[in-house]
Amino acid sequence: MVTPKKTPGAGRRAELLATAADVFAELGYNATTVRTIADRAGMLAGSLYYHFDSKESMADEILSAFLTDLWDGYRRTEEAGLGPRETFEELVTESFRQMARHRPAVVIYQKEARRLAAQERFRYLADSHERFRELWTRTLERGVADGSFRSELDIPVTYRFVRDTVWVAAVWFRPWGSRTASEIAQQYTSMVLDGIATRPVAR
Amino acid sequence: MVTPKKTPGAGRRAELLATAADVFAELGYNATTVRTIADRAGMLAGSLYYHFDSKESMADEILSAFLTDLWDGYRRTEEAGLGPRETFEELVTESFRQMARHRPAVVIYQKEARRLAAQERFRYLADSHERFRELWTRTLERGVADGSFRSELDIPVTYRFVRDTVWVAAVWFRPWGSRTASEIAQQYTSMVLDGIATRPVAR
Amino acid sequence: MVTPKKTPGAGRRAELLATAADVFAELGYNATTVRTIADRAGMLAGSLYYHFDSKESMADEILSAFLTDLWDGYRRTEEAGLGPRETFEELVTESFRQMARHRPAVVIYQKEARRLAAQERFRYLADSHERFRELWTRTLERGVADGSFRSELDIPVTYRFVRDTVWVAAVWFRPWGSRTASEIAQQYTSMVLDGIATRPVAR
Amino acid sequence: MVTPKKTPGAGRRAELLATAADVFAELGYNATTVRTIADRAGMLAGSLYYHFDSKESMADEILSAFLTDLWDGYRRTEEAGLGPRETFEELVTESFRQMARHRPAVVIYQKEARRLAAQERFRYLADSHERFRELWTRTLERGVADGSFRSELDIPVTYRFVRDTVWVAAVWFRPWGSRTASEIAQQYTSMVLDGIATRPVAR
DNA sequence: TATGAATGAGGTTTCATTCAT
DNA sequence: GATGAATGAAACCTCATTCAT
Repeated sequence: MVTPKKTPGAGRRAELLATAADVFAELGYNATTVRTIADRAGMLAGSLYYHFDSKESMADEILSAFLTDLWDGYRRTEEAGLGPRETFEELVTESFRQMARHRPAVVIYQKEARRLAAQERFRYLADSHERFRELWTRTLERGVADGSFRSELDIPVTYRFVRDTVWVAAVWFRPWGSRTASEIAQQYTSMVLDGIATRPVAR
Repeated sequence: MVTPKKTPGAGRRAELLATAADVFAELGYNATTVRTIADRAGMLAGSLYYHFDSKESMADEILSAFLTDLWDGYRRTEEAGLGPRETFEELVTESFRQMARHRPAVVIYQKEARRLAAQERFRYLADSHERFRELWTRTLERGVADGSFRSELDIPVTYRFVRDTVWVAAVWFRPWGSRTASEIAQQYTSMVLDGIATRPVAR
Repeated sequence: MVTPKKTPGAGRRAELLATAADVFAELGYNATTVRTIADRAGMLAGSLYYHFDSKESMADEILSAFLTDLWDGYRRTEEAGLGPRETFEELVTESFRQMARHRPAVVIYQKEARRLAAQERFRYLADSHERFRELWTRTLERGVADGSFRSELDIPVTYRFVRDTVWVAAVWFRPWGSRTASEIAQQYTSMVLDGIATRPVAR
Repeated sequence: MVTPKKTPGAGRRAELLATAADVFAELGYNATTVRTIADRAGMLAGSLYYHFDSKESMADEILSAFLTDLWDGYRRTEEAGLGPRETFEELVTESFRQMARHRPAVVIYQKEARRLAAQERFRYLADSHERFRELWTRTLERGVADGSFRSELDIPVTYRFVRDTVWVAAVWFRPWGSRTASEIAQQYTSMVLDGIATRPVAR
């Protein structure tokens, strides 16, 4: 009947993490003060430390939760045994799916990963980064090999192009509106795979 | 006109700005302390204030120098009266050209513009952003109109796609190696315009 | 008289005090957090406040229980009407006896008394300190007067020497091993009274 | 002519260390706030960090300076090739000499060493402690061997007795008054070596 | 009796900035 | 031009304590 002002129990922690993630994404990790997070959560700065060890550990939980989900999805895709073009499409789609669940985390990842990865605690960011590279590179190579992708592609450059192209979307994808992750993914995939130009009449 | 005495001073100033830009790009604006900049320049933190009013004004100079050069280039492109596809290619090329000259500035722009633009002093960032949007949107629309670009494009989405796609490159473009800005630009243009997939045999 | 219900409560209280005393002794009063005490007692920090008013009141109870017992013993010794050397020996023995019962309290006393005594609530620490001084000084003076102690002793210096010599032992007296308080006391008394050197053959 | 309010240059650092040492000794390391030190030095808390990395590093410098001087003195004593009783007397004298120079450091050492030594940075405290033990133990053993010290001594207990007996003096030795370190040392040595009692008539 | 959650004061530290020299 | 020393605001974090449940 009554809407509780503050969700009790384990939910509170998740709520606070969501708040923190929003603020980190909006202002950047460094520019975010724990007071800002606390304000937004309706408590005092010190009170956050009942739930978390440190500001850093909040970022840690946010990022690792995202990466765990993401890699679960990627693993499923890898195990599906699809051809390169379909794998490509499915990886993009999965990325957008996770972006929908973890939007602020993706923004944080995009903006802060490089800096954070320098710390031992965030070692897994660098690891994940490397696994990314391998996964996409492998997919691109398979595609070139079987003729799905252009043979003249510079694979490392293309990899970065695709990677950034996908994640950068998180920054400005405020309202997904009515479009599902799959629809958005399709738009992206189409642009990346087939280009935005019409096919030249003669080539 | 200007007393020659000022020349060495001006040189030092440019040197310091370059140092500051490197550090800002590497560590992020917030995470950069004036002491770090000073250390790298071989002086004490306080001494920087002989040359600059504030940390903010360093970022200001760096960003506005970059944007001034960039818009000079874009203006030339606009005045060249090219078709949409050629304009597109030329804008990308010009962007990469400026990226080569102002790499750290581009990284800073990419990462901090949104936050900085909130301040009155950095108003011009928001202005520039808007002019960007208009310029690219106009180009894309012209291309759709004359059949150069696909008719089903979602112009706002495509604009963001192209914009991010280009600038994000600055983050990892450490050494250009032997490739010139034009070559890199061509690679990018080709990917964005024609896609990375081979064209289906029958369409 | 007392409702039996209170007995288990009282037992718990004593247990908690013992835990607190251990931690205070180990880490120091300031460095001890109520959370550490609570952890060691298997409860949450807040729960301690059901049993005690404050951290300070725990220290208070610990110290006053010790001093009460100690002065009971000293009083018995004083009333025994012994000679100075025997009184000396008996005071040291009694001190070690109480140290055996209240070891952590003695460590706390040793390390924190000076600071705590500044507060009104711990006034009794300063009082006890003064009674100490009087008791030992009187004993030493009696001994000098009747020839038991060397006539050239600097009484105030000797008093401090003896006092510290006895209490400081509490710090490292972890396990008493098989030795009783009396045995240890005897060793101490012997060292203090007769010195550690052999007596010169001719004097 | 004019007394400068604040000593400039390298002297300032030493001054601040002396101030910090006084406060640490008076209030204890934990109970001392950097604000208290700064107040006493006539500056703001943050200003201390221009001179020192942290509160901890102040304690570190204070303690290591003391121990360095102390061990220099002990080394000289060891190299003098004295007999056990003379070595004993000389070690005590050297200890009092350093106590006169580093009184607050000794108090800090006495009260905080155990706790601090747990940290890697203060490893040298534990090392020094161990060297202490060896040095005194060796001296006592030599004395027992050559008949200078009583044969029935429990060496480990005696070692602790002597050690504490000497250092604890630092706590209450406020004004040395007119007595030199040697004079005080002699009083101590006499008490410890020969005891405070007169020689029993018959034994 | 105890928990879970929060408060609020205060602690250490960082850092842009100032200024006399 | 640059240094050395300091300021002051604000950051992260700790902790004794409270209180509804």
